[in-house]
Amino acid sequence: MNQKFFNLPQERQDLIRNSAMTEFGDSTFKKTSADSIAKRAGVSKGLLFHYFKDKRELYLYLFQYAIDECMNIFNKHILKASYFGQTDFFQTLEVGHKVKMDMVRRHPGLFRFVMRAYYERDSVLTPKLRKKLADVLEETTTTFLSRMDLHKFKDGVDPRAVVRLLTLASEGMLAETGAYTAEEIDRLFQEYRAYADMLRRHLYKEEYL
Amino acid sequence: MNQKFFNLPQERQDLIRNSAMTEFGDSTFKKTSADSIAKRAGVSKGLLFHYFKDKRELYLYLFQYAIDECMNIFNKHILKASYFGQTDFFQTLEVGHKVKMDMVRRHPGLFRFVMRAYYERDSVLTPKLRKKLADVLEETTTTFLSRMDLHKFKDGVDPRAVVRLLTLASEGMLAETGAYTAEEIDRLFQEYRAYADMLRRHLYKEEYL
DNA sequence: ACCGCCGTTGACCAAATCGGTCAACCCCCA
DNA sequence: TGGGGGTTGACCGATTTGGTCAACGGCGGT
Repeated sequence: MNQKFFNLPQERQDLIRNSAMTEFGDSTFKKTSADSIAKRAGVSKGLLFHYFKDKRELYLYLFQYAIDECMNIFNKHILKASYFGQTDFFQTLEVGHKVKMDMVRRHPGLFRFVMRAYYERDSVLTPKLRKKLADVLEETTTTFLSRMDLHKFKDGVDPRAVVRLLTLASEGMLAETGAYTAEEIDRLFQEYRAYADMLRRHLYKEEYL
Repeated sequence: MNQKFFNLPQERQDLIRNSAMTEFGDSTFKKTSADSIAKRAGVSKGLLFHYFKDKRELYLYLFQYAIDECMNIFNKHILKASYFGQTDFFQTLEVGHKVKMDMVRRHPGLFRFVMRAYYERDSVLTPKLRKKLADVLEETTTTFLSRMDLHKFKDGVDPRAVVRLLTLASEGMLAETGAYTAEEIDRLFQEYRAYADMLRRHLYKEEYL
Protein backbone atom coordinates (compact mmCIF):
# COMPACT_ATOMS: atom_id res chain seq x y z
CA MET A 1 0.00 0.00 0.00
CA ASN A 2 0.94 3.64 -0.47
CA GLN A 3 2.68 4.80 2.70
CA LYS A 4 1.55 8.37 2.10
CA PHE A 5 -1.77 7.27 3.52
CA PHE A 6 -0.26 7.73 6.96
CA ASN A 7 0.63 11.34 6.18
CA LEU A 8 -3.05 12.16 6.04
CA PRO A 9 -4.53 13.73 9.16
CA GLN A 10 -5.78 11.08 11.58
CA GLU A 11 -9.40 12.14 11.09
CA ARG A 12 -9.19 11.45 7.41
CA GLN A 13 -7.51 8.12 7.90
CA ASP A 14 -10.23 7.17 10.37
CA LEU A 15 -12.92 8.36 8.03
CA ILE A 16 -11.68 6.07 5.29
CA ARG A 17 -10.94 3.14 7.57
CA ASN A 18 -14.27 3.36 9.35
CA SER A 19 -16.24 3.64 6.14
CA ALA A 20 -14.42 0.68 4.67
CA MET A 21 -14.87 -1.45 7.78
CA THR A 22 -18.57 -0.67 7.96
CA GLU A 23 -19.10 -1.57 4.34
CA PHE A 24 -17.03 -4.72 4.54
CA GLY A 25 -18.87 -5.59 7.73
CA ASP A 26 -22.22 -5.37 5.97
CA SER A 27 -21.57 -7.99 3.33
CA THR A 28 -19.08 -10.32 1.77
CA PHE A 29 -15.72 -9.19 0.50
CA LYS A 30 -16.84 -9.87 -3.03
CA LYS A 31 -20.14 -8.12 -2.70
CA THR A 32 -18.71 -5.01 -1.09
CA SER A 33 -18.00 -2.43 -3.77
CA ALA A 34 -15.20 0.09 -3.73
CA ASP A 35 -17.79 2.59 -4.89
CA SER A 36 -19.88 2.21 -1.77
CA ILE A 37 -16.85 2.58 0.48
CA ALA A 38 -15.77 5.75 -1.29
CA LYS A 39 -19.28 7.10 -1.24
CA ARG A 40 -19.69 6.47 2.48
CA ALA A 41 -16.40 8.19 3.16
CA GLY A 42 -17.35 11.08 0.90
CA VAL A 43 -14.27 10.50 -1.17
CA SER A 44 -13.62 9.62 -4.77
CA LYS A 45 -13.01 6.04 -5.74
CA GLY A 46 -9.81 7.15 -7.40
CA LEU A 47 -8.41 8.19 -4.05
CA LEU A 48 -9.01 4.77 -2.58
CA PHE A 49 -7.01 3.10 -5.31
CA HIS A 50 -4.38 5.77 -4.97
CA TYR A 51 -3.62 4.62 -1.44
CA PHE A 52 -4.47 0.93 -1.78
CA LYS A 53 -3.59 -0.89 -4.96
CA ASP A 54 -6.39 -3.37 -4.52
CA LYS A 55 -9.67 -4.00 -2.79
CA ARG A 56 -7.90 -6.99 -1.33
CA GLU A 57 -5.00 -4.96 -0.02
CA LEU A 58 -7.36 -2.53 1.65
CA TYR A 59 -9.21 -5.42 3.23
CA LEU A 60 -6.12 -7.08 4.59
CA TYR A 61 -4.74 -3.82 5.88
CA LEU A 62 -8.00 -3.17 7.72
CA PHE A 63 -7.97 -6.57 9.35
CA GLN A 64 -4.43 -6.08 10.55
CA TYR A 65 -5.32 -2.61 11.76
CA ALA A 66 -8.36 -3.87 13.64
CA ILE A 67 -6.41 -6.57 15.46
CA ASP A 68 -3.67 -4.15 16.39
CA GLU A 69 -6.19 -1.61 17.62
CA CYS A 70 -7.87 -4.21 19.80
CA MET A 71 -4.57 -5.31 21.27
CA ASN A 72 -3.48 -1.76 22.00
CA ILE A 73 -6.69 -0.95 23.77
CA PHE A 74 -6.56 -4.15 25.75
CA ASN A 75 -3.00 -3.57 26.84
CA LYS A 76 -3.54 0.05 27.68
CA HIS A 77 -6.57 -0.47 29.87
CA ILE A 78 -6.89 -3.99 31.21
CA LEU A 79 -3.25 -4.67 31.88
CA LYS A 80 -2.83 -1.23 33.37
CA ALA A 81 -5.83 -1.72 35.63
CA SER A 82 -4.51 -5.02 36.88
CA TYR A 83 -1.08 -3.45 37.27
CA PHE A 84 -2.61 -0.95 39.66
CA GLY A 85 -3.92 -3.79 41.75
CA GLN A 86 -7.42 -4.12 40.46
CA THR A 87 -8.26 -7.78 40.80
CA ASP A 88 -12.04 -7.86 40.90
CA PHE A 89 -13.45 -9.94 38.09
CA PHE A 90 -16.61 -8.00 37.41
CA GLN A 91 -15.10 -4.60 38.06
CA THR A 92 -12.34 -5.20 35.53
CA LEU A 93 -14.69 -6.82 33.06
CA GLU A 94 -16.88 -3.75 33.27
CA VAL A 95 -13.92 -1.55 32.51
CA GLY A 96 -13.22 -3.82 29.58
CA HIS A 97 -16.73 -3.47 28.35
CA LYS A 98 -16.72 0.29 28.72
CA VAL A 99 -13.52 0.40 26.71
CA LYS A 100 -15.12 -1.78 24.08
CA MET A 101 -18.07 0.58 23.85
CA ASP A 102 -15.67 3.48 23.44
CA MET A 103 -14.09 1.60 20.61
CA VAL A 104 -17.49 1.06 19.03
CA ARG A 105 -18.00 4.80 19.18
CA ARG A 106 -14.68 5.56 17.53
CA HIS A 107 -14.76 2.64 15.10
CA PRO A 108 -18.42 1.77 14.65
CA GLY A 109 -17.88 -0.93 12.08
CA LEU A 110 -14.81 -2.60 13.54
CA PHE A 111 -16.26 -5.54 15.41
CA ARG A 112 -18.77 -6.47 12.77
CA PHE A 113 -15.99 -6.32 10.22
CA VAL A 114 -13.64 -8.49 12.22
CA MET A 115 -16.30 -11.08 12.94
CA ARG A 116 -17.43 -11.21 9.34
CA ALA A 117 -13.88 -11.42 8.09
CA TYR A 118 -13.19 -14.25 10.49
CA TYR A 119 -16.24 -16.34 9.74
CA GLU A 120 -16.65 -15.65 6.05
CA ARG A 121 -16.44 -18.65 3.77
CA ASP A 122 -14.02 -18.41 0.89
CA SER A 123 -12.25 -15.96 3.12
CA VAL A 124 -9.66 -13.70 1.61
CA LEU A 125 -7.79 -14.04 4.90
CA THR A 126 -4.78 -16.31 5.09
CA PRO A 127 -5.07 -19.12 7.64
CA LYS A 128 -2.20 -17.43 9.44
CA LEU A 129 -4.21 -14.24 9.94
CA ARG A 130 -7.26 -16.13 11.12
CA LYS A 131 -5.19 -18.00 13.64
CA LYS A 132 -3.68 -14.76 14.83
CA LEU A 133 -7.10 -13.39 15.72
CA ALA A 134 -8.13 -16.60 17.42
CA ASP A 135 -4.92 -16.50 19.45
CA VAL A 136 -5.45 -12.90 20.46
CA LEU A 137 -8.97 -13.63 21.65
CA GLU A 138 -7.90 -16.72 23.54
CA GLU A 139 -4.93 -14.96 25.04
CA THR A 140 -6.80 -11.93 26.27
CA THR A 141 -9.31 -13.91 28.30
CA THR A 142 -6.59 -16.19 29.62
CA THR A 143 -4.38 -13.37 30.88
CA PHE A 144 -7.45 -11.58 32.14
CA LEU A 145 -8.49 -14.61 34.16
CA SER A 146 -4.96 -15.17 35.42
CA ARG A 147 -4.89 -11.71 36.97
CA MET A 148 -8.27 -11.71 38.59
CA ASP A 149 -9.11 -12.87 42.06
CA LEU A 150 -11.20 -15.93 41.35
CA HIS A 151 -11.87 -17.27 44.82
CA LYS A 152 -14.56 -14.69 45.21
CA PHE A 153 -16.65 -17.04 43.09
CA LYS A 154 -18.73 -19.66 44.80
CA ASP A 155 -17.39 -23.18 44.49
CA GLY A 156 -18.17 -24.87 41.22
CA VAL A 157 -18.52 -21.72 39.18
CA ASP A 158 -16.46 -21.67 36.00
CA PRO A 159 -15.23 -18.08 35.54
CA ARG A 160 -14.36 -18.72 31.92
CA ALA A 161 -17.99 -19.60 31.27
CA VAL A 162 -19.01 -16.31 32.86
CA VAL A 163 -16.69 -14.35 30.62
CA ARG A 164 -17.96 -16.15 27.58
CA LEU A 165 -21.60 -15.71 28.55
CA LEU A 166 -21.21 -11.98 29.02
CA THR A 167 -19.19 -11.68 25.84
CA LEU A 168 -21.84 -13.51 23.87
CA ALA A 169 -24.49 -11.22 25.29
CA SER A 170 -22.45 -8.18 24.37
CA GLU A 171 -21.90 -9.47 20.85
CA GLY A 172 -25.57 -10.24 20.52
CA MET A 173 -26.62 -6.79 21.62
CA LEU A 174 -24.11 -5.24 19.26
CA ALA A 175 -25.35 -7.37 16.38
CA GLU A 176 -28.95 -6.33 16.75
CA THR A 177 -28.08 -2.64 16.93
CA GLY A 178 -28.12 -0.82 13.63
CA ALA A 179 -26.91 2.71 14.25
CA TYR A 180 -24.46 3.34 17.02
CA THR A 181 -25.72 6.62 18.41
CA ALA A 182 -24.42 7.84 21.73
CA GLU A 183 -27.67 6.99 23.52
CA GLU A 184 -27.82 3.57 21.92
CA ILE A 185 -24.32 2.74 23.07
CA ASP A 186 -25.18 3.93 26.52
CA ARG A 187 -28.29 1.76 26.57
CA LEU A 188 -26.19 -1.23 25.55
CA PHE A 189 -23.79 -0.54 28.36
CA GLN A 190 -26.59 -0.23 30.91
CA GLU A 191 -28.12 -3.50 29.80
CA TYR A 192 -24.76 -5.22 29.97
CA ARG A 193 -24.28 -3.95 33.50
CA ALA A 194 -27.64 -5.31 34.54
CA TYR A 195 -26.60 -8.81 33.51
CA ALA A 196 -23.15 -8.48 35.04
CA ASP A 197 -24.66 -7.28 38.31
CA MET A 198 -27.08 -10.15 38.38
CA LEU A 199 -24.27 -12.63 37.88
CA ARG A 200 -22.07 -10.96 40.42
CA ARG A 201 -24.77 -10.90 43.05
CA HIS A 202 -25.40 -14.61 42.75
CA LEU A 203 -22.10 -16.11 41.70
CA TYR A 204 -19.89 -14.44 44.30
CA LYS A 205 -19.62 -15.80 47.79
CA GLU A 206 -21.74 -13.79 50.17
CA GLU A 207 -18.78 -12.32 52.02
CA TYR A 208 -17.66 -10.52 48.87
CA LEU A 209 -20.91 -8.77 48.11
CA MET B 1 -47.07 -15.72 -6.28
CA ASN B 2 -47.81 -18.84 -8.28
CA GLN B 3 -49.87 -21.16 -6.08
CA LYS B 4 -48.54 -24.18 -7.92
CA PHE B 5 -45.46 -23.79 -5.79
CA PHE B 6 -47.34 -25.57 -3.04
CA ASN B 7 -48.00 -28.57 -5.29
CA LEU B 8 -44.29 -29.28 -5.30
CA PRO B 9 -43.12 -32.00 -2.93
CA GLN B 10 -42.26 -30.58 0.49
CA GLU B 11 -38.57 -31.41 0.06
CA ARG B 12 -38.38 -29.28 -3.04
CA GLN B 13 -40.23 -26.41 -1.45
CA ASP B 14 -37.86 -26.58 1.50
CA LEU B 15 -34.86 -26.75 -0.78
CA ILE B 16 -35.87 -23.54 -2.50
CA ARG B 17 -36.98 -21.75 0.67
CA ASN B 18 -33.86 -22.73 2.59
CA SER B 19 -31.53 -21.71 -0.19
CA ALA B 20 -33.27 -18.38 -0.54
CA MET B 21 -33.27 -17.70 3.19
CA THR B 22 -29.60 -18.55 3.48
CA GLU B 23 -28.68 -16.26 0.62
CA PHE B 24 -30.88 -13.43 1.82
CA GLY B 25 -29.46 -13.94 5.27
CA ASP B 26 -25.92 -13.48 4.02
CA SER B 27 -26.36 -10.01 2.60
CA THR B 28 -28.73 -7.21 1.81
CA PHE B 29 -31.86 -7.70 -0.22
CA LYS B 30 -30.35 -5.65 -3.00
CA LYS B 31 -27.04 -7.45 -3.00
CA THR B 32 -28.57 -10.93 -2.97
CA SER B 33 -28.85 -12.17 -6.52
CA ALA B 34 -31.53 -14.46 -7.83
CA ASP B 35 -28.74 -16.31 -9.58
CA SER B 36 -27.03 -17.25 -6.34
CA ILE B 37 -30.30 -18.46 -4.82
CA ALA B 38 -31.04 -20.63 -7.83
CA LYS B 39 -27.50 -21.94 -7.89
CA ARG B 40 -27.56 -22.89 -4.22
CA ALA B 41 -30.85 -24.68 -4.69
CA GLY B 42 -29.53 -26.43 -7.78
CA VAL B 43 -32.37 -25.02 -9.79
CA SER B 44 -32.63 -22.75 -12.79
CA LYS B 45 -33.26 -19.05 -12.30
CA GLY B 46 -36.18 -19.37 -14.66
CA LEU B 47 -37.93 -21.65 -12.21
CA LEU B 48 -37.63 -19.13 -9.42
CA PHE B 49 -39.36 -16.48 -11.49
CA HIS B 50 -41.90 -19.03 -12.57
CA TYR B 51 -43.13 -19.40 -9.00
CA PHE B 52 -42.40 -15.90 -7.73
CA LYS B 53 -42.98 -12.94 -10.00
CA ASP B 54 -40.33 -10.87 -8.24
CA LYS B 55 -37.31 -11.04 -6.03
CA ARG B 56 -39.33 -8.85 -3.71
CA GLU B 57 -42.29 -11.21 -3.70
CA LEU B 58 -40.04 -14.14 -2.86
CA TYR B 59 -38.49 -12.16 -0.04
CA LEU B 60 -41.78 -11.13 1.48
CA TYR B 61 -43.17 -14.63 1.19
CA LEU B 62 -40.14 -16.00 2.97
CA PHE B 63 -40.49 -13.55 5.82
CA GLN B 64 -44.11 -14.44 6.28
CA TYR B 65 -43.25 -18.11 6.09
CA ALA B 66 -40.51 -17.77 8.67
CA ILE B 67 -42.74 -16.01 11.16
CA ASP B 68 -45.50 -18.56 10.70
CA GLU B 69 -43.05 -21.40 11.09
CA CYS B 70 -41.74 -19.94 14.33
CA MET B 71 -45.23 -19.47 15.69
CA ASN B 72 -46.26 -22.99 14.78
CA ILE B 73 -43.26 -24.50 16.47
CA PHE B 74 -43.72 -22.36 19.52
CA ASN B 75 -47.37 -23.28 19.85
CA LYS B 76 -46.81 -26.93 19.21
CA HIS B 77 -44.07 -27.40 21.78
CA ILE B 78 -44.02 -24.73 24.42
CA LEU B 79 -47.73 -24.26 24.88
CA LYS B 80 -48.24 -28.00 24.78
CA ALA B 81 -45.58 -28.55 27.41
CA SER B 82 -47.12 -26.01 29.72
CA TYR B 83 -50.53 -27.49 29.01
CA PHE B 84 -49.27 -30.77 30.35
CA GLY B 85 -48.30 -29.07 33.56
CA GLN B 86 -44.65 -28.35 32.93
CA THR B 87 -43.98 -25.14 34.85
CA ASP B 88 -40.24 -25.21 35.42
CA PHE B 89 -38.54 -22.20 33.90
CA PHE B 90 -35.26 -23.80 32.87
CA GLN B 91 -36.75 -27.11 31.91
CA THR B 92 -39.20 -25.47 29.53
CA LEU B 93 -36.60 -23.06 28.21
CA GLU B 94 -34.39 -26.00 27.44
CA VAL B 95 -37.17 -27.66 25.50
CA GLY B 96 -37.57 -24.37 23.67
CA HIS B 97 -33.91 -24.29 22.84
CA LYS B 98 -33.88 -27.86 21.67
CA VAL B 99 -36.80 -27.07 19.41
CA LYS B 100 -34.96 -24.05 18.12
CA MET B 101 -31.92 -26.18 17.30
CA ASP B 102 -34.16 -28.61 15.46
CA MET B 103 -35.45 -25.69 13.45
CA VAL B 104 -31.90 -24.64 12.66
CA ARG B 105 -31.30 -28.13 11.35
CA ARG B 106 -34.36 -28.09 9.14
CA HIS B 107 -34.10 -24.43 8.14
CA PRO B 108 -30.43 -23.50 8.54
CA GLY B 109 -30.78 -19.98 7.24
CA LEU B 110 -34.04 -19.00 8.85
CA PHE B 111 -32.92 -17.09 11.93
CA ARG B 112 -30.16 -15.21 10.19
CA PHE B 113 -32.61 -14.28 7.49
CA VAL B 114 -35.26 -13.07 9.89
CA MET B 115 -32.81 -11.03 11.92
CA ARG B 116 -31.25 -9.48 8.85
CA ALA B 117 -34.63 -8.71 7.36
CA TYR B 118 -35.71 -7.10 10.59
CA TYR B 119 -32.67 -4.91 11.11
CA GLU B 120 -31.82 -4.06 7.52
CA ARG B 121 -31.87 -0.39 6.64
CA ASP B 122 -33.91 0.59 3.62
CA SER B 123 -35.85 -2.52 4.45
CA VAL B 124 -38.16 -3.95 1.88
CA LEU B 125 -40.41 -4.95 4.76
CA THR B 126 -43.50 -2.91 5.47
CA PRO B 127 -43.60 -1.37 8.97
CA LYS B 128 -46.60 -3.59 9.59
CA LEU B 129 -44.55 -6.73 8.98
CA ARG B 130 -41.72 -5.52 11.18
CA LYS B 131 -44.14 -4.80 13.97
CA LYS B 132 -45.65 -8.23 13.57
CA LEU B 133 -42.31 -9.88 14.22
CA ALA B 134 -41.59 -7.64 17.20
CA ASP B 135 -45.00 -8.53 18.61
CA VAL B 136 -44.46 -12.23 18.14
CA LEU B 137 -41.12 -12.07 19.92
CA GLU B 138 -42.50 -10.00 22.77
CA GLU B 139 -45.58 -12.15 23.07
CA THR B 140 -43.76 -15.47 23.17
CA THR B 141 -41.57 -14.49 26.10
CA THR B 142 -44.51 -12.91 27.90
CA THR B 143 -46.76 -15.94 27.63
CA PHE B 144 -43.82 -18.15 28.43
CA LEU B 145 -43.12 -16.22 31.60
CA SER B 146 -46.79 -16.14 32.55
CA ARG B 147 -46.98 -19.92 32.55
CA MET B 148 -43.80 -20.66 34.42
CA ASP B 149 -43.42 -21.03 38.14
CA LEU B 150 -41.33 -18.00 38.98
CA HIS B 151 -41.14 -18.19 42.75
CA LYS B 152 -38.44 -20.76 42.39
CA PHE B 153 -36.18 -17.82 41.68
CA LYS B 154 -34.38 -16.15 44.54
CA ASP B 155 -35.77 -12.80 45.52
CA GLY B 156 -34.66 -9.93 43.33
CA VAL B 157 -33.96 -12.01 40.25
CA ASP B 158 -35.61 -10.71 37.09
CA PRO B 159 -36.68 -13.77 35.08
CA ARG B 160 -37.13 -11.70 31.95
CA ALA B 161 -33.47 -10.73 32.15
CA VAL B 162 -32.56 -14.40 32.41
CA VAL B 163 -34.54 -15.22 29.28
CA ARG B 164 -32.95 -12.39 27.41
CA LEU B 165 -29.46 -13.27 28.55
CA LEU B 166 -29.81 -16.86 27.44
CA THR B 167 -31.41 -15.80 24.18
CA LEU B 168 -28.58 -13.39 23.46
CA ALA B 169 -26.07 -16.13 24.16
CA SER B 170 -27.91 -18.48 21.85
CA GLU B 171 -28.04 -15.88 19.10
CA GLY B 172 -24.38 -15.12 19.58
CA MET B 173 -23.40 -18.76 19.30
CA LEU B 174 -25.55 -19.14 16.23
CA ALA B 175 -24.04 -16.06 14.62
CA GLU B 176 -20.48 -17.27 14.98
CA THR B 177 -21.26 -20.68 13.54
CA GLY B 178 -20.81 -20.99 9.83
CA ALA B 179 -21.97 -24.45 8.80
CA TYR B 180 -24.70 -26.07 10.76
CA THR B 181 -23.52 -29.66 10.84
CA ALA B 182 -25.21 -32.11 13.20
CA GLU B 183 -22.22 -32.14 15.56
CA GLU B 184 -21.94 -28.38 15.51
CA ILE B 185 -25.58 -27.98 16.47
CA ASP B 186 -25.12 -30.50 19.21
CA ARG B 187 -22.11 -28.62 20.52
CA LEU B 188 -24.15 -25.42 20.55
CA PHE B 189 -26.84 -27.13 22.52
CA GLN B 190 -24.37 -28.50 25.06
CA GLU B 191 -22.81 -25.11 25.56
CA TYR B 192 -26.20 -23.52 26.00
CA ARG B 193 -27.09 -26.09 28.63
CA ALA B 194 -23.91 -25.35 30.54
CA TYR B 195 -24.92 -21.72 30.89
CA ALA B 196 -28.50 -22.54 31.71
CA ASP B 197 -27.39 -25.00 34.38
CA MET B 198 -25.07 -22.46 35.91
CA LEU B 199 -27.85 -19.92 36.10
CA ARG B 200 -30.31 -22.43 37.46
CA ARG B 201 -27.97 -23.60 40.15
CA HIS B 202 -27.40 -20.11 41.46
CA LEU B 203 -30.58 -18.23 40.71
CA TYR B 204 -33.03 -20.74 42.09
CA LYS B 205 -33.78 -20.93 45.79
CA GLU B 206 -31.91 -23.79 47.37
CA GLU B 207 -35.02 -25.81 48.09
CA TYR B 208 -35.70 -26.15 44.39
CA LEU B 209 -32.33 -27.54 43.38
C1' DA C 1 3.96 35.93 -10.99
C1' DC C 2 5.17 31.46 -11.98
C1' DC C 3 6.39 26.91 -10.96
C1' DG C 4 5.99 22.33 -9.36
C1' DC C 5 4.11 19.32 -6.20
C1' DC C 6 0.55 16.49 -4.39
C1' DG C 7 -3.96 15.23 -2.74
C1' DT C 8 -7.90 14.72 -5.22
C1' DT C 9 -11.40 14.20 -8.68
C1' DG C 10 -14.79 12.15 -11.96
C1' DA C 11 -15.13 10.64 -16.53
C1' DC C 12 -13.98 6.48 -18.56
C1' DC C 13 -13.05 1.45 -19.65
C1' DA C 14 -13.96 -3.50 -20.59
C1' DA C 15 -15.89 -7.08 -18.15
C1' DA C 16 -19.04 -9.00 -15.13
C1' DT C 17 -23.49 -9.22 -13.08
C1' DC C 18 -28.08 -7.77 -12.53
C1' DG C 19 -33.43 -8.93 -12.66
C1' DG C 20 -36.36 -10.86 -15.63
C1' DT C 21 -38.11 -13.22 -20.14
C1' DC C 22 -39.07 -16.90 -23.23
C1' DA C 23 -39.00 -20.52 -26.59
C1' DA C 24 -38.04 -25.01 -26.27
C1' DC C 25 -37.25 -29.23 -23.81
C1' DC C 26 -38.23 -33.56 -21.06
C1' DC C 27 -41.05 -36.80 -19.02
C1' DC C 28 -45.19 -38.67 -17.40
C1' DC C 29 -49.96 -39.84 -18.10
C1' DA C 30 -53.71 -40.51 -21.09
C1' DT D 1 -49.40 -40.28 -30.12
C1' DG D 2 -50.64 -36.15 -28.14
C1' DG D 3 -50.58 -33.08 -24.93
C1' DG D 4 -49.46 -30.55 -20.50
C1' DG D 5 -46.85 -28.96 -16.87
C1' DG D 6 -42.32 -28.68 -14.44
C1' DT D 7 -38.00 -27.15 -15.93
C1' DT D 8 -34.16 -25.33 -18.41
C1' DG D 9 -30.50 -22.19 -20.12
C1' DA D 10 -29.62 -19.00 -23.59
C1' DC D 11 -30.64 -14.39 -23.94
C1' DC D 12 -31.94 -9.31 -23.12
C1' DG D 13 -30.81 -4.41 -22.00
C1' DA D 14 -29.49 -2.10 -18.00
C1' DT D 15 -26.56 -1.49 -14.23
C1' DT D 16 -22.45 -2.19 -11.54
C1' DT D 17 -17.98 -3.92 -11.12
C1' DG D 18 -12.68 -3.13 -10.07
C1' DG D 19 -9.45 -0.32 -11.63
C1' DT D 20 -7.15 3.55 -14.62
C1' DC D 21 -5.84 8.08 -15.86
C1' DA D 22 -5.55 12.73 -17.49
C1' DA D 23 -6.46 16.79 -15.44
C1' DC D 24 -7.69 19.97 -11.73
C1' DG D 25 -6.87 23.15 -7.64
C1' DG D 26 -4.58 25.07 -4.06
C1' DC D 27 -0.53 25.91 -1.66
C1' DG D 28 4.57 26.68 -0.55
C1' DG D 29 8.71 28.13 -2.48
C1' DT D 30 11.33 31.15 -5.41
